[in-house]
Amino acid sequence: MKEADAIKLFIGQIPRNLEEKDLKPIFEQFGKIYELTVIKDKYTGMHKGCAFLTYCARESALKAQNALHEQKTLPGMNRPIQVKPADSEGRGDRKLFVGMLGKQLSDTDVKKMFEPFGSIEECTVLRGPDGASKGCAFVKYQSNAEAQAAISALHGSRTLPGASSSLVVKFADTEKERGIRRMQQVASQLGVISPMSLHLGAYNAYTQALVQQQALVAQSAYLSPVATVAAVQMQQLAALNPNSIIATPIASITPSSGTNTPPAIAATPVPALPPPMAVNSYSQLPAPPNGQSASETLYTNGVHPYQAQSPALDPLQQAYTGMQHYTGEASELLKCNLNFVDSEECPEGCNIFIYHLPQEFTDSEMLQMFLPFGNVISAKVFVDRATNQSKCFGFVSFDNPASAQAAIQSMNGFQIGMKRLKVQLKRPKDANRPY
DNA sequence: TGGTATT
Repeated sequence: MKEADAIKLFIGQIPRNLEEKDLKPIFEQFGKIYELTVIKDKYTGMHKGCAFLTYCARESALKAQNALHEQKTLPGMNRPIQVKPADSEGRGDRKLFVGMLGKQLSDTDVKKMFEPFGSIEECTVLRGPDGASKGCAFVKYQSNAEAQAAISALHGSRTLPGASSSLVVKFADTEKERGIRRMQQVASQLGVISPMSLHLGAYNAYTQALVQQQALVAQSAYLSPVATVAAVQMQQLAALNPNSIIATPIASITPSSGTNTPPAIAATPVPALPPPMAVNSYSQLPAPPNGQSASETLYTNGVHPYQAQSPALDPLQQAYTGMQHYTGEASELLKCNLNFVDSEECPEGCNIFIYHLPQEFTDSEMLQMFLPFGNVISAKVFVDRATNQSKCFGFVSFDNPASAQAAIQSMNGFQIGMKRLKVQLKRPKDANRPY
């Protein structure tokens, strides 16, 4: 009755007054119809404005799709008709993401590895702008079954030379998942952190260390645009995150008027934290619609102010919308910092090694701790891949050696709990003696 | 004493 390779089509943008008998003539001109069903609501029986259509012949389906899809608009509709294979017809996922490849592997090498499991339509090793392999690839098979076979046979099957863990073979992200991944990346870049994760005990001592540092900066403030940049950065960070460790030193260096008298930091007691809104107005951050501080909004999962207005958005998207709304400035700030990186270099003398970090410190907390000393290019806490636990050390890179030195001066030996931070220049790659 | 990556 129908061919084995027949395709079920989804028909969209159908006026709700058209039933099967009305639609049949439209589609019959491309071939004999095997089945045509208007899609109705399961409970109310209401016409949903779309249908499934299967021709006896595959060829008829292709002709209909070609002739009709997006080509004409049925009476009463404001968008053109949709004629395309139904989701259920997809040959399924056939594209794989392959991770933990050795960085020296070429497209051809990867193809050879995956060929035994099916016909490969496409095979690309991902590379950075400089052409260096990112150690991962996309492999597209002709069918889902082949892709599945490759996963079964290869995932975790071996550890390639130069890879830190066994081969990863999984279905590539869908469009939707890519969006989510992007959001997560933005979120982590912005350093959305919990103020509760900071130690109260560390707070005052750290504040003092920063105040000392800022006193040094202030002495040369009138000659040094760098100091101004640092101060502006801290204000922005504080505006986003008034409860964070950054807030107090900001307050201490923020001049109370536009006079050109340098703030007398060393002689001034550390003032109380300003109310969040005062900080916000300083940096011109828009006030959230419900009167919460920006940071409260950021830290509040599921109580997002936009939730009531846009119930259709998924929570992640809501969070993302909120973040974009309130953190545009921080985002610009980070972009600005990253622009300092001359694409490949991380000059010696700019990178510091930090040991004895509190176990719970993350990248963003370490970033915040070192932001006052200059333009931070990157901040990375080392994490055990197996346990996901911090190894209590990390790296911070600045855009100039003076900032690195300032950070070392202020933070080496800095006490947190029972431990003292060890802050030194990062050892160059080729030096392998421990001290 | 560094880099687990999604066209």
